[in-house]
Amino acid sequence: MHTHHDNIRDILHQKGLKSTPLREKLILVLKKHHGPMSVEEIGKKMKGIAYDQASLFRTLKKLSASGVLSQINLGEGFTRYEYACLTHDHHHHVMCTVCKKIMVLPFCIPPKFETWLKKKGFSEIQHRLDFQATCPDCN
Amino acid sequence: MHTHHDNIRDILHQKGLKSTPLREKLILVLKKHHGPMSVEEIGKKMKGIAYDQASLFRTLKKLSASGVLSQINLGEGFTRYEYACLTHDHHHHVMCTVCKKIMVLPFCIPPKFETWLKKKGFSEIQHRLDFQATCPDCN
DNA sequence: TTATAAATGCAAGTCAGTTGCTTTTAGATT
DNA sequence: AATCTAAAAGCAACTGACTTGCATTTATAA
Repeated sequence: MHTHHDNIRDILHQKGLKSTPLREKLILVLKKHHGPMSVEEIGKKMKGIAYDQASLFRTLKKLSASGVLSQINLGEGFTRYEYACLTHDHHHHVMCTVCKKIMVLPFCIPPKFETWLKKKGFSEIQHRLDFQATCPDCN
Repeated sequence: MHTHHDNIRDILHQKGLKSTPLREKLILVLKKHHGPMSVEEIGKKMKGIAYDQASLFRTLKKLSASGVLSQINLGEGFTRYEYACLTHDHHHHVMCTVCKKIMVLPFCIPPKFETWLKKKGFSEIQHRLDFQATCPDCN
């Protein structure tokens, strides 16, 4: 029996997902790391647990589908994953074109953009905004 | 000798690129199609010309590097290409999540976003903005 | 303590390109 | 017009990021 402070299991059970070592470890890794991680980066943090790549991808997909993680595409040719359960808020990123560091931005597009699209007859509107720049440290 | 109205050759020569059947055909195809095309879509329009996939990818890359085309990433897992020579203007897209039709948008993010980043010490700032929505036709 | 649906492991496959190397060609130079 | 040469194209094999099919294991409900 696990106690109340074992909250990763709780997160999974709340979403109706089974709690498994792989899932728990993945959430732990992504919770610790602030910002979106590539599968490669995740892999490097998975020490102490054996995993198969198919299971890893399947698990990341499933956890994203249930809202525990969110998938981030920064146009690099692969998907990044971010822990989403606590940071529910919609946000955008800047990636440094030199050192590849990713930072979160505190602003979002003006609501008038969505209004404009709605007026034209669009619905279920989502957007993606991200910046590429040379960061302060690389200047 | 070619005359003044053979402008695809001129575009290539102006950029210091050799004029070849593959390049001419590619530019023609992308000039005709308004909006960003996937390599698959381009391939379907390449009838009447034999081409190799490595050459196709290399050519698209080179034409993009020289500014004849521009590469568009809409988070689909592959790159799209757009004819850029005449539509120099920076713009954004909406893609219908149902029919996958892509439309160009007449607005861009507020300049204050870039100002904010500059103040934080960022330089060489680029951005990417695109929308996913159900389009008027699919509603 | 089962039973079972779901998760994992393993191997092979796919998709979107890329790379290395050889051959061909555009276009500059005789 | 013939020749030269760097650049482009062709061909085959390779890579990275996943995905799929299927057999095995396991978390949890009964």
